[in-house]
Amino acid sequence: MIDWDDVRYFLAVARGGSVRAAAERLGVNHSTVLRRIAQLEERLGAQMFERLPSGYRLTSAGEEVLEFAEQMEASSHLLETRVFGRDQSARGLLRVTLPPFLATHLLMPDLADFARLHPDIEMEIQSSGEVANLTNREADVAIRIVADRKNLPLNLYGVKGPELFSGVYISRERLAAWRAGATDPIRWIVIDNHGIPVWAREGEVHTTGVPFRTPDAETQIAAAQQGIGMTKLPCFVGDADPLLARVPGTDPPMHGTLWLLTQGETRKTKRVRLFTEFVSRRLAAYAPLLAGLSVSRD
Amino acid sequence: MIDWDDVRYFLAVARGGSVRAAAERLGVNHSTVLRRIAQLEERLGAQMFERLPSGYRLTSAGEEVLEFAEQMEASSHLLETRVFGRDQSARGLLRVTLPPFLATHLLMPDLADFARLHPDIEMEIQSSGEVANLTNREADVAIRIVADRKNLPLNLYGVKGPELFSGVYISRERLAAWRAGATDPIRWIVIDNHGIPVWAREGEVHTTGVPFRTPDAETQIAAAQQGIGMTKLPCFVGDADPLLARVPGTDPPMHGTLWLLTQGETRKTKRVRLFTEFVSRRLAAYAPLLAGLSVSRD
DNA sequence: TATCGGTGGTGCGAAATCGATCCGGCTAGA
DNA sequence: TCTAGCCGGATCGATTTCGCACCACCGATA
Repeated sequence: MIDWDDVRYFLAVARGGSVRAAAERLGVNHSTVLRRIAQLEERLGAQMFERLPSGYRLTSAGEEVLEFAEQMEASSHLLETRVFGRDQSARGLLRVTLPPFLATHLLMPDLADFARLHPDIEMEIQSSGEVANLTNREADVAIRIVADRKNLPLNLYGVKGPELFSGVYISRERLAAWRAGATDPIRWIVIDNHGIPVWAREGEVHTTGVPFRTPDAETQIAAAQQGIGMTKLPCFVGDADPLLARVPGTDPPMHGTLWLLTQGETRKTKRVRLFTEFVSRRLAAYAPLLAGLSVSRD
Repeated sequence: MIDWDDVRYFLAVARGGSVRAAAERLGVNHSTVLRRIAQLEERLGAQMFERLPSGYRLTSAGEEVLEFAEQMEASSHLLETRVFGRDQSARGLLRVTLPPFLATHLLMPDLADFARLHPDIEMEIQSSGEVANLTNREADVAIRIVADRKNLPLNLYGVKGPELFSGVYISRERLAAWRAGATDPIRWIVIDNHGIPVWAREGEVHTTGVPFRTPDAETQIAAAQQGIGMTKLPCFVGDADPLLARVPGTDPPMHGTLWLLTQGETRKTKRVRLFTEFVSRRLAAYAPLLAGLSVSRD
């Protein structure tokens, strides 16, 4: 009989592509992963991975097995979700995932309020940029920005929030210099993994074609503040920053709608209900800010 | 994150009804099961079992979870079956389940021959009396005695073997004593868990109503040899025993047909094919013996 | 009533597992 | 060509887990 837990390690390696990457995901030492995979292969009597210099890659046998490993994972998640959904106490863990912008520039005070209001709810904020998978129970509540509501996952339950508008921003100093006739190149600032922006239609101010790539949202803002160029930001971020101004001639385009997403079983939980109702109220209060109506056009 | 292997322990306890029964099935110490269940409940944050004086019983939460635990088990079995089915080497494990009578009194020399012929195939004979579940891959090949072919599982693949006849046997000494006019009670000898035999129609020799129960087939034969009474045995067993004779007036009734059963994925395996073909040939050669034609009526 | 077979639970020493660390190989980029 | 950063693998001591023995409890039975 195989050790079912080894299948977890198998999945992590299959996804991570290497033993070390899997070890990091699993929060264990890489030698442990090495041994568990070796044990699984021994008990199954078949090689699951090719050992390459670049890491581990699934063999054809491993690929066939992957499907069933994922079935086991799904069942395991459903199992956890079921007991979690039954748990009606206000104590326990609540995991929330939301876009970095919202976490750092808007909702963190509200999250703090909620945590103060419910000291027995252990909170975990996931705001790394990667989208957490609610169905896999990586998080209990997700706050997402959705451009087209057709893209909402069907198996999730959503509460619609206010609409979010974005604008194109540039540093005030740089804008003044441009108005004074400076010809330094103005570049688009984009976040690394988001690729070239399709929304990069230009207004009165023209940019050079070469983008400036930043790894995350904070450095994106810092780059804009330093006058490297212009970038698209949610209005509530750009408008609140005294160093930035909207680029003339660029109307705030709709960016998307905020949605509060929960998953079937966990939705019934007391702490999830408490949180979603709390955040819904706060978000509604932020509606004008999110729509970019808080400041007059510059 | 829960330890997936704990779910295996959970299932064993849910089915065994007690920690100790589960430990025996799992082949581990009962304290280990105790700790794993405690760990699972702690990580899930919910009680899975009620502690009763008679053992462990599922709570309502546990019953809800059971469904998903069984899903995990099914996926795990499919996973194992898949890699086993791919394995086309003659090396590896081959698990065979067959009725105790066949194993000890007929096929063991043939199994030994097969093992000698294929020294790289690790063999495991399961002949405990309980029927192993092929679908759950508790065995790879099953040799079964089937009275009505409608009872064959639909998801299995079967090869029909020869027919098996049984007769009613008594010790020769006892039979001679009865013929000499002895009036000692003659009892039916039955195997414990098989209950009162429905086939207990009497011939010329009459029995007392009180059965004599034995725990297994070997003690059943020994009891018959010692003259306790008469018992039903496959003809190839009873006829081969010099101490036993058929009871006059009892015709050998059909007992059933031998079937060689295999499961979808594993059937394609080289070692399974080798085994089924080998055993089929040997069984065909035994057909007269199994039909009870090897000796003349006594 | 005494006993026996079953249950869960506990403490301790042995055994298996894990984590830290070091090593050699490979690759990309300076 | 060298170096930095990956990768897997091996080693060894610390840690965890496990199995064993033992206990208390309960119910049936002699």
